Amino acid sequence: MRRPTMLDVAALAGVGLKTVSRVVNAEPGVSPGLEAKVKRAIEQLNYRRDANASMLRRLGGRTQTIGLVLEDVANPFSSALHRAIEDSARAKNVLVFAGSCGEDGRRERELIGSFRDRRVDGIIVVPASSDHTFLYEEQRAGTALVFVDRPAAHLDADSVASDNINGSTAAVKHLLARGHRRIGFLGDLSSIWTADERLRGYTQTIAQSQIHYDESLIRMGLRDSDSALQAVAELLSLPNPPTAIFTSQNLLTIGAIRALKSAGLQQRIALIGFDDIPLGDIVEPAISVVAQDPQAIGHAAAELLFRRMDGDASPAVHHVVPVRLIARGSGEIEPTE
Amino acid sequence: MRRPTMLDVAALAGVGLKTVSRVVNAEPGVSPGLEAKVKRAIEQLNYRRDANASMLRRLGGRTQTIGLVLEDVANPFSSALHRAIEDSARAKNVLVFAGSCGEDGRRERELIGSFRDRRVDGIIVVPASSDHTFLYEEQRAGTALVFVDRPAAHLDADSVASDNINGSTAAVKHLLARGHRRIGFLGDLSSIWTADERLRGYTQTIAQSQIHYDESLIRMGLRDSDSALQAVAELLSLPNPPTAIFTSQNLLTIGAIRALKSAGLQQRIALIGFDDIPLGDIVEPAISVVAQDPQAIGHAAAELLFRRMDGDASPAVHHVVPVRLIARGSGEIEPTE
DNA sequence: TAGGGATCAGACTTCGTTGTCAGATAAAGC
DNA sequence: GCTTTATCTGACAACGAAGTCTGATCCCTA
Repeated sequence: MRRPTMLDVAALAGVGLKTVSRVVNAEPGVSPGLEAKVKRAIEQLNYRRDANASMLRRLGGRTQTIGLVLEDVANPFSSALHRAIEDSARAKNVLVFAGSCGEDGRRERELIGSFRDRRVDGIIVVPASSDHTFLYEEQRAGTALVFVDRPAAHLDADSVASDNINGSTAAVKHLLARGHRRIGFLGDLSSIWTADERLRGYTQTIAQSQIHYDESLIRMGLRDSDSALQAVAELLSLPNPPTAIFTSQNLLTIGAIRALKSAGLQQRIALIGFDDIPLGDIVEPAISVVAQDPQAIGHAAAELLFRRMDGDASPAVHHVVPVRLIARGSGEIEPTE
Repeated sequence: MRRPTMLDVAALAGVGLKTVSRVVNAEPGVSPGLEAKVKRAIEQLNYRRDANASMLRRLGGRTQTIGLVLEDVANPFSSALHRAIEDSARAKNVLVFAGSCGEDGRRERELIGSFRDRRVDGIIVVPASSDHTFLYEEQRAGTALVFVDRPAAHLDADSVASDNINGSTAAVKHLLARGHRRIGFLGDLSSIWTADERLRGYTQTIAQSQIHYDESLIRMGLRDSDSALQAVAELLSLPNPPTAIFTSQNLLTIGAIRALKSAGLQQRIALIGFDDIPLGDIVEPAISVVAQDPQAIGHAAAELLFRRMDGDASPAVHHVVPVRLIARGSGEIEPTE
């Protein structure tokens, strides 16, 4: 069964091809009588215009699609972003290609390449690679580009990110204010910009507070919840263990919760996580977090993207979205000694 | 900055248009010398073939894209499905359009319409509407179609779904075996197929077990965690309250956890949820669930879809994916009276 | 009634690419 | 040397739809 084309519609309605085109595009200059005939034929054939062919001919045609490169469509932060962007896109009648690339820069390039092939009008990237110069020509060709969660590397493009440093600082100050002097820090690969920023917030705040800076309390390079569990177990068995822990990423927070629980210390050692976790409020104790706002981030990214797509050529903007410390219990535990 | 076309490449390489096309498509019949020249020109211009134009001319051309209609890209079940499908698609070099439609049948049609316009090769739908006859022509036009989580309504198409009845039955039997005789049931809108199936599993099992069937223990039409919280509160204040609760959807499970916790009864009243919840193992008590396997469902759906896309025209298949009862604690609480 | 403007309709070209096919070139056979 | 054959190569049309433009009507006015 071949799909009907405008020519089929024209033949059935007994009019010229261009008249059908005019009706489909609601262009003026078609008499009511013909318009009705054409509409009837469209209905009868269940005709749908081929968007790809349409855009091919249109001058400066837009595909009405955007590409979205996420860390993993299934992770809560990414998918919340995705949803916010989808909602904005829907309002503009734009469809979203989504793809995951983990932290694999090669996969990121592949995905963006596929998006390019489909001539997406814009791309939103949670970047994995550390060099985005390959996007320069694409940008010049008119594709809108927005980086989320981390800025672009070596490319002048818009970005939207959480206020990592202030969030990290707030968490550490919160713990210091409750009397903690030995605060463990768990982080992802320091090659990841956000991980590094959050560590910087921690380090700066510790340095300003005149307390002893102990490098053995810092564990970086943790990629999943199991390695975080392991890291916390190690911290706890130090001769002088921390009385509080700051986990700078949600999977690490979950690992830390498990570790504290299995050591029976969840009510003794304070814990604050960066990025909220699902059900963080019904665990015992409820988990205090520095919550990001993925909806706001996604919304801001989409707005920026659409503005660029509409022709805004002003200098690149770096939007910082505030974070919010939510005290639920685990972060308010005081040191016991 | 105009995007380079094959003609630009041909001009730069000093060859004919068709020769470039041959090189790009790795067709035979190009001498090594010319091939090298063309490749150099492609590199130099950073040329990328327009996939849309390419597919337009190709006979029986495929767009190498599929559409995915989910309930909400941001919900854990949907996004796990999405990820599994993405992985399968990636292996076939196929890109995925994803969209959310809640339980809105109109939005479902809209989305599918947009997919049609882009000539996707296949569509995977978690259906919201109750009539899919509008897809009949699309199916005949050669678009592969797979329904997930619920079967298609009035359309002969493949489907993949969890074993809802057996899962529900297993949960109720698990509770009966521990001596429970009054088991509350929380469910979504009974117009939703899965909600209805799960209720059926409950009802059948209760009926077979010779215990009193009490309709006041059943609360349907619950759409979110707050209404579940409310419903549990109501059940608990009955003159003869349930000693166990079976929540047939993950948001409802979360609401029930909150309700039990705020009543201080989380260690007294048994709870089993359908569909796993994040961090279900670190709550106190850990939550027993009938876990679905979204990875397996997504994988099966994608495999079916790609088989159809490859021309398989055998009768529609209805794939049932087993579920698994995970006993973590909350479902093993025994009645106190 | 002829001329003029406004309105409609469709023929033809074009978008970037691939399918078709015929011409050109080179190697091989007598 | 001249055909035959195999190998390359590019001119041309076509995919489905929109831009351009010319011609055909119609109505109005002088």
